[in-house]
Amino acid sequence: MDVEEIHALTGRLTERKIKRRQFLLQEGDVCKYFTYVQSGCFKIYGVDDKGVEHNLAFATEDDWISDIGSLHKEQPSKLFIEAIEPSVVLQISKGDLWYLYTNYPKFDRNFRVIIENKYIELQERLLQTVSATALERYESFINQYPHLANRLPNTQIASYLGITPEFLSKIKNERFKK
Amino acid sequence: MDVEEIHALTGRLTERKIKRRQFLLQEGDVCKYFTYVQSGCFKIYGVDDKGVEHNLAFATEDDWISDIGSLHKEQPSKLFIEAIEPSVVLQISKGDLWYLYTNYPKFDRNFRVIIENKYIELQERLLQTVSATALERYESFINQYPHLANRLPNTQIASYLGITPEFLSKIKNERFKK
DNA sequence: CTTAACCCTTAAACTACATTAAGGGTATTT
DNA sequence: AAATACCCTTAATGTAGTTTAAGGGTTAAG
Repeated sequence: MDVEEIHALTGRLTERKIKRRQFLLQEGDVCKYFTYVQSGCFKIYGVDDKGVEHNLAFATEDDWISDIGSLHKEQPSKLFIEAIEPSVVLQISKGDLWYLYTNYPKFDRNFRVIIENKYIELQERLLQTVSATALERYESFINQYPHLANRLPNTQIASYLGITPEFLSKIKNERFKK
Repeated sequence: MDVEEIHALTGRLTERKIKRRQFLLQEGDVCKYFTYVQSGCFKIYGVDDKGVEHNLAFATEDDWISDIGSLHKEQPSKLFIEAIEPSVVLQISKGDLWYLYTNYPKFDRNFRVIIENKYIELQERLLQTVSATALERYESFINQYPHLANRLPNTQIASYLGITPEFLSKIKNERFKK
């Protein structure tokens, strides 16, 4: 991106400080922003009929997070985006994002690439989820997010892996013995 | 899209007839095309260490299919794309797609939207996979793809749902009794 | 016509993971 | 400083889904 585009972008980003456990998005709300995480950590998750949370993804420094479906179609979201740590974010509204898309073709390109990368990430995760055991999923979580393994509480990791904290505890124990 | 863009696109699409069980992509190959399905049906799947296939998605008439990650990064794919039925497709190469992106801004927009919709679909599927039982997943498969439920062999549906054909058979039986 | 290659179903034995319960540790709030 | 809310672990019991095996049906190939 050139100086001009960077200027156009930064002028439309709003900085917000977010406390631990504060929400960027709650189920039922329409997602209004595309959010850049400058510091801190967020989880995006759904809650099933039994009230259990299921983490779809985490976002830390220099990552983007949003419910793209809700933002795009202006429909109520089924997801929550919540800060796991005190965080600082930069947000751009849908309107401003559309303005950039229209007036600076490079943005279309750049945001298409961001979404493509998110898509690739999600596809690999889905493949893992359906084809690997809990232990294998835990191993590849550690490989993919080495910094997160120590930074997050195990309850959050278990929710991401699709298992209970109890079973994660057991897996870690058996893994350590070897 | 205007007449001009449609013309630019159609001139770069190549028609191919594909037999049942023929591959558009095999594991290890770099994905070269973005493929539009004009008629027929494809599955995109990965194979685990035990040789078991796991269907990530199906694509029928008027849908697009590709391994976007492999196409984009020019890396060997981990996936197979295989015809379940005799099919006719229109394919555009990466080079031509890039040409369209560069010279017709509307394509960037249109393909961003296609990918966004694929992303949304995938995210809902992941949420389902981690938070719903096999029966619930089967029910929503039927709601989402009513035409596919009768069109596909149960082995393929089971692979999509992440269960064995034996267990799918059991579920269907119990569901029918009620 | 015959054989082979799939495909569907049922049922018994098995396993990966969930549930429940309990005890102790460590932050965060009051 | 105390109280409360989280968080981690272990262990017994329970269950959703797998594995293995077997029989029969239907389609494709020699």
